[in-house]
Amino acid sequence: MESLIDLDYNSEDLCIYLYLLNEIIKEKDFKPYFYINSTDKEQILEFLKDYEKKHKLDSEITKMIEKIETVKKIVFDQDYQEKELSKVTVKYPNNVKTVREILMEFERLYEYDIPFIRRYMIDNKVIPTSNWDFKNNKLIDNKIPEFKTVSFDIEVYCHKGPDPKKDPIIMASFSSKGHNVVVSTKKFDHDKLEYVKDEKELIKRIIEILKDYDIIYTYNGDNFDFPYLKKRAEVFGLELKLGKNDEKIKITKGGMNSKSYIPGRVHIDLYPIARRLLNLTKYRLENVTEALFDVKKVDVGHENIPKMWDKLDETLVEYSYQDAYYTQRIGEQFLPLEIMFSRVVNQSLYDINRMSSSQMVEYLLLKNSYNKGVIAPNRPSGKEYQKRIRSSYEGGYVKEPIKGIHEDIVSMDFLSLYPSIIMSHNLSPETIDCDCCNNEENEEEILGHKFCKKNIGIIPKTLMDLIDRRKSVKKILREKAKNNEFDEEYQILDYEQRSIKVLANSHYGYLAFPMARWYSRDCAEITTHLGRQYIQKTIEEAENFGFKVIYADTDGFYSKWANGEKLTKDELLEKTKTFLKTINDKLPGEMELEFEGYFKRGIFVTKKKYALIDENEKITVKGLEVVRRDWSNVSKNTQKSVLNALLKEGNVENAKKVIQDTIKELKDGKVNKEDLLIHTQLTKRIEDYKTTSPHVEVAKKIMKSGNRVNTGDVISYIITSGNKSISERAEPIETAKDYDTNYYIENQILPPVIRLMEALGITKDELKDSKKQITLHHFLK
DNA sequence: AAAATAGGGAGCGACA
DNA sequence: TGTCGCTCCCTATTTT
Repeated sequence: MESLIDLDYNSEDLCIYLYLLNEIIKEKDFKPYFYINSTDKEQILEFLKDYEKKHKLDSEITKMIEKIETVKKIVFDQDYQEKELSKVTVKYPNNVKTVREILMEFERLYEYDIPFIRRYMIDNKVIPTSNWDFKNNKLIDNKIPEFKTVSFDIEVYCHKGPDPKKDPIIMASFSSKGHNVVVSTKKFDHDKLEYVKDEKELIKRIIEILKDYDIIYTYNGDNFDFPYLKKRAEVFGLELKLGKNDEKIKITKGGMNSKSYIPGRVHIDLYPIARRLLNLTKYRLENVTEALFDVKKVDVGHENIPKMWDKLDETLVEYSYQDAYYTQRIGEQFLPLEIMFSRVVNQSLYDINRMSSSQMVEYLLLKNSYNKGVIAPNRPSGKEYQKRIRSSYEGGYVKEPIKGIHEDIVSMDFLSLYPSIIMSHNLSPETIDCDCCNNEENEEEILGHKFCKKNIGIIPKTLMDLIDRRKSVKKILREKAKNNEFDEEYQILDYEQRSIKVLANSHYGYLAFPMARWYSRDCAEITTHLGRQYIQKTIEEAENFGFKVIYADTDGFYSKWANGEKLTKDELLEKTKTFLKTINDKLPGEMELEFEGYFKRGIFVTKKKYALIDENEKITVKGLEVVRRDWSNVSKNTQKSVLNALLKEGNVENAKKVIQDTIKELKDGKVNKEDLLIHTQLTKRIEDYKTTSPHVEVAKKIMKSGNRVNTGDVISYIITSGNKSISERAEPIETAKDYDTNYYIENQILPPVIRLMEALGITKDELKDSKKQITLHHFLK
C-alpha cells in the first residue's frame, strides 16, 4: 500500500520518478509525444531531414524521434470529427520543444505544450495522495496518509530590503508535530533555541532538518525564503540537495514570480492559497493568522530585527518561532482541500498548489478529453488572445432596489445558477451550432445559436460528473451526520465536496478565460443571457404569487410579503415553501431555487449596497463603506454604529448621536492616528498612472525617502491640513504632522452615513436638527 | 468575468 | 481673470 506524493522527470536516469511516501518507482516506458495533422510518416521525416540539411546538422533531429504512428482520434479543432493523424513520440522531454518548432512549419500540431509530468498524470490512472495499489494499478482507499509536515521560515539581518549578496541569514525556524525549533547563529535565552556557530552551519542544519519531512510549508517561500537561501548557500559553496534522492532544489523564474520545487517532497507555499481561499484586505502572515485563529501574533516590524539581534532581545526568537508555528497551523488547515483538488483534477500537489482555478478546470478537461479519445484544442495564439481579451459581453441582471428600511425579508437564490444553466442547455464550444443537429425541427435558438441535442458537450459532461460525485458525497455525509459519525472520513468527504463545488463554479469563468483551450465567448454570453432570463422570470412569478421583490442581483433576490396582510414568520416561511415548490416544478431538472434566509430587518441603499439583520441579531453588510478597505476606520466605525442603531435598535436618534459624537471627537483631536489611515492599493507601476491620485502621490513620497514601493502594495495615508489638493496633502503616517478635521468630517464621516439616512428619506438638514424626534416606523415601507 | 458605486482630478463654460 | 458647478475620465473596490 503506497501513496504518490510527487513526480518529476529525472534527467540523469532519463525517466520519470514517481515519489511515493516510502519508495521511488522509476517509470521508464512513458515517453513524451504530440500530434501532427498529417498521416504521411515519410513526409514528416523528410521534412525533418531537409531541415537538418539546411542547417548543416547531422541526423540530430531525426535521432530525437522515437516513433511516428497513425492514430484515429476526434480532433476538437476540426469540427469535432474523427480522423486519422500522426502521433509523434520523441525520446526525451526536452526534444519536444526542438521538434515541434520545426514541424510547426510543416503542419498543424496538437497537444504539444503540455508539460511532461502533467501529461503523465493525464494519461495514467494513479490518483495522487491516495492509497494506491501500484501492482494492480487501482485505488485501495481514500484515506489521507500520515504525512510528515514541517513549516519553515528564515530571518535575515538587514537594514533595508534584504540583499542576498551581503545580508546573512541569522535564524531559521521550524514547526512540526512535536518539534518546534529556532536555529540561530547567536545564543538567546529561549527554550526553543538551538545554537549553531555561524551562517554556514545554519544552512547545513536547515538542509538536515528539512530532509526529514514529506511536506514543507512556507509563507511566500516561492519568492523569498528558498531563493534567498539558495543564494546564501552559493556564497558558502553549499548546494541545496533537499530532494528525496538528494536532488537539488529547482528554482524557476516565470515573469514576476518564481517557484521553488524540491523533488520528492511537496513545498506548499501558503501565501497564494490564502489569497485564493480567503477574502481579506491584506495577506501578510499576521492577517491570515488573525483571520483563521483570531490570534494576534507577536510583531516586531522588519526594521527592528537588526536592533533586537544586536541587543539579544529574546522577543526576536519568539517572533521567529511564532512565524513557523502559525505557518504550520495554516498549512494543516489548507492541506486537506489542496489534497482534494489534487485528487479530483489528478495533478500533483505541488502543481495544484500553484494553479489558478481556471487552470485546474483546464487540466480536468484535458483528462476527460483524453479519456474520450479527443484531441484537445490548442491554446490561443498571440493574435487570437488579444482578440479574446478585447471582446466583452453582458453579465448578470441587477434590479434597482426599493430604497429604505424593510422588515420580514425572505431571500431566495439559485443553487449554482451558471453550472446548472450550462448543464441543462448543453452549452459547450463543440455543441454550439453543431453539424449533427443542423436540420432538426423544433429547435430553440438562443441569441441566434442552437445547441446539440444528440451528444453532451465536454463542459456540461465534466460538470455533471462533478455534480453527481458531489451529490453522492453529500448523501454519505448526511447519513454520517444522522448517525453522529463526525469522524476522519467525514472530514475528508466534506473537503471533497467543497473542492468539487469550487471546481464546478469555475467552469463559467473558464469559458470566458482568454487563455482557455475550451474558450467560448458565445457560450459564456449565452450563460449570462439565460441567467438574466431565469432570474427575471422568477421575480415575475414571485410577485404574481404575492411577494414584493425588494432587490435582486444575478442569481438571487430579497423579498417581502406584499398582499396587504401581515404574516407571522411561520406563515411567511410556509408561503415561501409553497412558492419554491411551484417554481421548481417549472424549472429544468438541473435548476433549483432555494430558500436562503429570513431577516427581520434590512436597509437597502443602492445596487450592491445593503445591510441585513437576522433573528440572532447577526448583521450582514454588503458593499457599504464598512466593508471596503479604502475608507478610514473612523469612517467605517461610524457607519457601523449607525447601522447598528438602525438595524438592532431601530433608533434614528441614536444614529444621529453617534454621528455627532464622532464629529466632536474629530474636532477635539481625540481620534487615534491609525484610525485616520486610508488604505489604497497600487495596481500598476507608478509611471503608468494617467491621473494624479492620493495613493500614487504618497507612493512617490515614500520612494523619495529611500524606501521601495512595488506594484500590489497597499499604500496607507492620512490627509493633512492645508489648502492644496487632497493628493498633495496625503502623507504616510510617519510624516503626517496633523490631520484635516474638515476633510475627515465632510469626506469620510458624513458621506457614508448620509447615504444610509437618505435611503430612509432623512435629509441632511433633518440630520442636523436635534430637536425633531424621528422614530423608525415613520420610514417603514 | 461583468455590474455597479463612488472619489478625486481635469476640463469647460457661465458668471461676476 | 478667478471660481463655481457640472460632466467626464480614471481608478479602486465590491458583489454576484
